[in-house]
Amino acid sequence: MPNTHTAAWVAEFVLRQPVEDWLANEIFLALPLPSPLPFRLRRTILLRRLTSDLSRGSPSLHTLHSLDLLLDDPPTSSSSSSSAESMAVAYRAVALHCISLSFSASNYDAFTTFVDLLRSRVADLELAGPAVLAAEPLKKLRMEIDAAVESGIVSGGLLERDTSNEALDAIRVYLKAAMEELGPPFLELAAEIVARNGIELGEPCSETSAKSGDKVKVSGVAGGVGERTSSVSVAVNGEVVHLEKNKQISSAVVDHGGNRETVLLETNPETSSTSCDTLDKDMENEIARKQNAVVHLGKPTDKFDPMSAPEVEKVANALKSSCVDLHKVVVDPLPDAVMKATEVLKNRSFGMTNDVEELEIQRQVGASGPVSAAKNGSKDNGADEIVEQSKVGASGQVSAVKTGSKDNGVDEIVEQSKKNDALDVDGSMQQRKDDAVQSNREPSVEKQSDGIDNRVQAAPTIHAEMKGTGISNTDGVQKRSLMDRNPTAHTFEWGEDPIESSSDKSPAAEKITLPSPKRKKTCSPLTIMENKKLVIRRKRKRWSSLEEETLRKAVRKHGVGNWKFILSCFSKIFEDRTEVDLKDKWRNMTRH
DNA sequence: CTAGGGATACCA
DNA sequence: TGGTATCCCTAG
Repeated sequence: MPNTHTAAWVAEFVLRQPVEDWLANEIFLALPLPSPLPFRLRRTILLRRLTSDLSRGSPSLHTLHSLDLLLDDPPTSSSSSSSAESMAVAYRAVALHCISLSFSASNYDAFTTFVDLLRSRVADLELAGPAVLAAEPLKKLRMEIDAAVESGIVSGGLLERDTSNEALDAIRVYLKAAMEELGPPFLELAAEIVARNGIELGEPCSETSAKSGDKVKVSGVAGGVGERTSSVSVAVNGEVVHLEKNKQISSAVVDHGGNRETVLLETNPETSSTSCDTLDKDMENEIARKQNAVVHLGKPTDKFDPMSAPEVEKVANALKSSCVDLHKVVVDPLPDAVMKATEVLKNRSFGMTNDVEELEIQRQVGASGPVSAAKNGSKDNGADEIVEQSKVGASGQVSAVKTGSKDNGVDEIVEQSKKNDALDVDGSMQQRKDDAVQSNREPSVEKQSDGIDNRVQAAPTIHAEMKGTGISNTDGVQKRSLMDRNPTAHTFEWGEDPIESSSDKSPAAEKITLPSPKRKKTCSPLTIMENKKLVIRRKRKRWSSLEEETLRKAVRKHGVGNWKFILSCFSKIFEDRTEVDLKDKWRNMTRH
């Protein structure tokens, strides 16, 4: 049985490495992570998202969302005022950039709605006070937003400013402070301790530093002769890690302010393999050989340099060649995403319309995270999905949900104005039916089974969202069999709008709005029953000859049945198709 | 995730 | 109006 805490350490370590997003995403999704995510990992994920946005040079609503989630994390004892200040500054800069983008977009309603939501969020943040973060930048931001709301325009020469670069600079500053505050990954830290202290019991106390610039204090508690335990405590910039060792089990307690995490390290060579089954076998042997439960995957030290070990070299080479092989068959979506993002920025649309930002609006009881954004319909690098598919677990008090194809502007702004609305939103936004059932049992754990290839598809998402509205026919009442299909079921296509009529040419999906808690409460049971019968049917789209030919070739190459894989390989060509579509089409093609 | 049955849209 | 293509739903 995998050790979820070990997986969390590995995930944290991987996310801190300069590996490509898709690779980090794959590794992340493959790990059996604990739920809820440990504080450090959650923060690491969000910082990684910011880093990714930074590297793409395109601050977006997605960036704002990341910062928003970070704001919801409780301050740790190691939180520095400079970090809080830079976070607020970054938040303001990114928010202003988003305002500028949204104002430049043709959709004026979207602009005002966005600004309204943002103002509400900033007001909330201000109420949280300086204990959470420096209030001054937010105060300024609120005033700027107020000015925009009152006048209906963006003041202060915002449109003339290079808000994008301002935002990027601010993010850069914040990331530096946040990374310093976070300290090195746990694995690096633990490995450093082991490397310096050895794993022998009874070693004297020592003080060292895991990384230049980090304040690391290590104290060892020696067990007496015949005793089985020893412990090591490490303080990294206010976060305390206690490593305790006995014959078979070492425990580690990570203490970051009010959040205390206890984890176990199996240190016995005989048992270590069971706790590290996500690691390569060769590595395990190395671990066993050194009677060490902690693998130092980071920078080599003078005492312990596993990177020079032939076994590790072998693993590294294998990984490298595997990556090359993977690149041969999988198109890296990152360049495409960057191109599209640039294009969107040029068009000054509301922004971020070409990123895939699949949002899981998840709430943990008592938390709040009012500004959230989700967009579907295109491609992105894996970093986005890392968080959205995982259990960052922050909340969405106000959610801006974007769905639809790449040409859409702001498709939808959904407002959830009550914090205690969590149960209505939780687990209902993105999951298909089965997942939704699962998420009801375990609201904080929502992870899709595939990673970067799990391209967001508008239809399932909308389905899921409709579930959130109580419009889905699969919510609650399950049909017993195919024969039980309700003859009164109503279907409509994109372009129709059963919810509100409008001459707007935008897809119906754009107008799907999650009900406010009040509205939901006023729904009569009859209305809910009727709504459950509604089914959105995608607009019928004929297969092009290119699609057909691609499908033929793909099936020849990869075989029948690997629809998901084929779809991921040719996601560009099979745009708006699902793996089921591929299967159906193949069935149809082979029928005649 | 995939297979397969059924529902529905489209077209001649 | 019937055949076909596409989409949806559910079981395993």
